[in-house]
Amino acid sequence: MDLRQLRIACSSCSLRELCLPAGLEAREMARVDRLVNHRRKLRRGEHLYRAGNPLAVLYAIRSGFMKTCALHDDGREQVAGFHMMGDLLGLDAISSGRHMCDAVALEDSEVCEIPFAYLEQLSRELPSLQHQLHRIMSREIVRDYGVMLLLGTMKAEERLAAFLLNLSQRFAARGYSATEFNLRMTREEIGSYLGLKLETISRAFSRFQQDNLIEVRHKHVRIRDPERLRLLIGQQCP
Amino acid sequence: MDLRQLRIACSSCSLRELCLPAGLEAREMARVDRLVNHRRKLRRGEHLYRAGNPLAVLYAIRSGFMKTCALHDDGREQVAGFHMMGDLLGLDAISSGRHMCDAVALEDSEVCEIPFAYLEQLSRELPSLQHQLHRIMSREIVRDYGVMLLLGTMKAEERLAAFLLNLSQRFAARGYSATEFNLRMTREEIGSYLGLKLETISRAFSRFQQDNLIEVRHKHVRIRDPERLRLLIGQQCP
DNA sequence: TGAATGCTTTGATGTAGGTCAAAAGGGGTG
DNA sequence: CACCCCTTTTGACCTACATCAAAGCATTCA
Repeated sequence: MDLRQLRIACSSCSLRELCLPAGLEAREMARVDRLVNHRRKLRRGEHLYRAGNPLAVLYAIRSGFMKTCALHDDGREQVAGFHMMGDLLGLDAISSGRHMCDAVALEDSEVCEIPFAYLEQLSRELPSLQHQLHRIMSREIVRDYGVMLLLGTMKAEERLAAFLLNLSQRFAARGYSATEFNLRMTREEIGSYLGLKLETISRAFSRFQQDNLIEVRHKHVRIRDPERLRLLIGQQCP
Repeated sequence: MDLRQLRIACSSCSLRELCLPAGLEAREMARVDRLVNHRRKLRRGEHLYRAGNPLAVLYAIRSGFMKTCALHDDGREQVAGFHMMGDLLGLDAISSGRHMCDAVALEDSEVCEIPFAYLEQLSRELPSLQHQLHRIMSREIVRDYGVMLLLGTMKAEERLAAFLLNLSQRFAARGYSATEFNLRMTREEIGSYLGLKLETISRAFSRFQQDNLIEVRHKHVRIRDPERLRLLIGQQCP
């Protein structure tokens, strides 16, 4: 095993418990190592894939931060999700063999390429890999239901609160601070994700700051009162 | 093979090309037949499962019409989807082993039960079954992106137009009329799905009727001008 | 270092859709 | 068959968020 191989082994990756091989045993992990042969670096703003591109590989985010955008024929688009280390991208392409959304790096990022055909083959041999893949796809479906709930039933400030708490929780799961982080996306991208305009996002941020729920300064956010933020979500009006 | 077995064989089911075994060869289909041992009948209003129920089986809708509802802790809920013959339900439960939404029959319905553990096992042996399962899960993810786009970027009438065209297209795919059908859900349920109030749905229906796009009488809908309906969706305002 | 550019904030005003209310159908049930 | 209840329609009014506009900051690049 040469150095290059070693460098991209899942078994020695710090994200292995968050990512595709979560829960695999050493012997299984060794086989998954061979699944991932390539990494790809992306500069901020660069597309990982675009709607229409044929599916060849899935991508596991190794570092950085990305967004996926759903698009309508008429040019409208909406941020469908923000993705960070350990997240698996490209699942939308399995149904038709072509990507159905765009994926864009919001900061310099690195992804591991997972050949999909090989993943299917290997997951036939490794039940726990198979199950993990199913869990990841199912988790994405559940996440989507959450976004629908947010877009369909919540008011502006509830949406932003939910968004911040979700980010916070995901950073925490990756060993970063749950209360202090930098936003990688613009107000406009947050707005797109939450079904709101950037001005509304900005105003909601200002209001949260006034109420001492958070401190925001440009991209930097500190959550001062996660409990009240959480409470705010339950407050569907009268 | 006794009569009971025969009765629920996928291989002789008229929905087989829409459902889980789509695209399988005869030999593979025979094995899938053994996957499905039970059917379950539901009366209108009855729950197929509720959030929190443990995952044991997935459900393929054999006949009837169902809704799934995503729910938030605070009691808010939203219709996450409407489902008809050939659709596979329960995928949300794979990630955690428990259902994350409710599924309710909107009319008397029948579903086939597919033991999930056995499905995973069999799909390890039948690559095309495995791939079809992946495609179905991916299709659900893509569908969800479409709903997000709808909820995040469209106006009321665009949403309703998109909803009607989607129903129309799905009925057509099942051999029913694309232009004339009965709605199985209430205005309130349509509203919930589309992130709108029932009054808004009602007004939009009236407006479409005035404009000769459709005829509506209670639950019965006839689409008179699908083309203009389609055009209406592209019309994001100035 | 300074100019250019792209974000963000904040204010003033407009409007799509929500809310409240009432009446009219329809369908199921005894 | 008649009653009741649930759904739907329609009108009048209200509000949360969008839109328009302008100024203030950062970051980048020359």
